[in-house]
Amino acid sequence: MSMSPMVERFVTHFGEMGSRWGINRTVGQIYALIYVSPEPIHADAIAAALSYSRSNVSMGLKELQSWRLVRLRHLTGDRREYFEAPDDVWEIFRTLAEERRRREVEPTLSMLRTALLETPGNEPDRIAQARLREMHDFIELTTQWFDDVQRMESRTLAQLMRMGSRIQKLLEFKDKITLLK
Amino acid sequence: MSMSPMVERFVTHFGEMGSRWGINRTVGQIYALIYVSPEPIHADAIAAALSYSRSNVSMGLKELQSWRLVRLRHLTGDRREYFEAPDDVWEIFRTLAEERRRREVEPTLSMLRTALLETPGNEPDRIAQARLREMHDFIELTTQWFDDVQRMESRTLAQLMRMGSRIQKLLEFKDKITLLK
DNA sequence: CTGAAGGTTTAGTATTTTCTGAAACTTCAG
DNA sequence: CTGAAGTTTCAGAAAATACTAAACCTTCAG
Repeated sequence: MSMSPMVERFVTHFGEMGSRWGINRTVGQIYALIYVSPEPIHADAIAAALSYSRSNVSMGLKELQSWRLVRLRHLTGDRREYFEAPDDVWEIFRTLAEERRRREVEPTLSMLRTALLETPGNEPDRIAQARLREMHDFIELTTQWFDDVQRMESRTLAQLMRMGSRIQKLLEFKDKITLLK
Repeated sequence: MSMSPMVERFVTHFGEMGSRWGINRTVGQIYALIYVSPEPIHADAIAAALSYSRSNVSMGLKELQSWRLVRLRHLTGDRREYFEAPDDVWEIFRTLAEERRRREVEPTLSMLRTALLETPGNEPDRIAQARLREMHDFIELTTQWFDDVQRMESRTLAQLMRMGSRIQKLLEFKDKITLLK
């Protein structure tokens, strides 16, 4: 399989970006390719398109599956494994956020909680702990918020976003109403 | 300078996390150390605390300055350069978001825009382009939203977050009002 | 059964990234 | 000026990561 110049540019760029986000280039490229494929695609086709070894592609696909960014499909009458990517960008974003949360945010919170349980033995440590508390509270608030928001429909979310800072007006309005009661 | 066990655990963890986010371990650790320091700290102290070479610390500090996560200060009567980190977690988050936007989001948007201007020559490319458009629109919407929200006060933002999904009720309420008009 | 097709694991190689020590540069006190 | 204190740059060493080929599984058609 050969990629059109447009797809190739996208794939290359995505690979670059991947490496800035702690995802390796190959994995980023594989994902990009699957994402723009009109049909589910199998590992050999990916290897051919990107000129990577079959084993490298296999490892990349495992990685993408572990991130739930890519789904395995079987086509009738074909023993090969085909892959496709969910196409709802909101869903993709959610998945990514959930996984990052599980892998990175939760361990961080738990480390911070442990640190907050200790009794600092001196002034510098007391100050350090206060800093950790700020970070802890911030992360806890944002993840809690994200949890909540995540349960909203994609379209509600989109509506909310399109409102942008006009939401502030709505908040002020709400405060007024609440005050009246 | 020696680190307390609490600080050491924090620093180590932050280093690990850094590498998952495309920031190298050293840089992550340097930042963590500055973040919890009660006083501005100079490069030699950092090198000593983390057992890294002076030159490595120097490069790490340059990197952190380029991300605007760390500020250079001069203490009177001392020629050395001291560093400190802004302590408002909201501000830190904003800075991080702005920099990532400048470095990663903008180049991605511009690549996508270019791709969207082309006229796809065949069906697969037409479909691929539609996918790119979805991604483009999503990124544009979220960054635009972020821009808006960024201008809100930290406390308004915190209020909004604490509301969580109850915001949905408020939106529905708003829609009802609008309908009545 | 058998072997071909597909997928995974592994062990070693290649590449990239990180890190260091030494040299070079800069600033400033004397 | 000079040299001491501080910082940066750079070239190579060390470490980490990515990548491949080959061996190894597993499944299934014949």
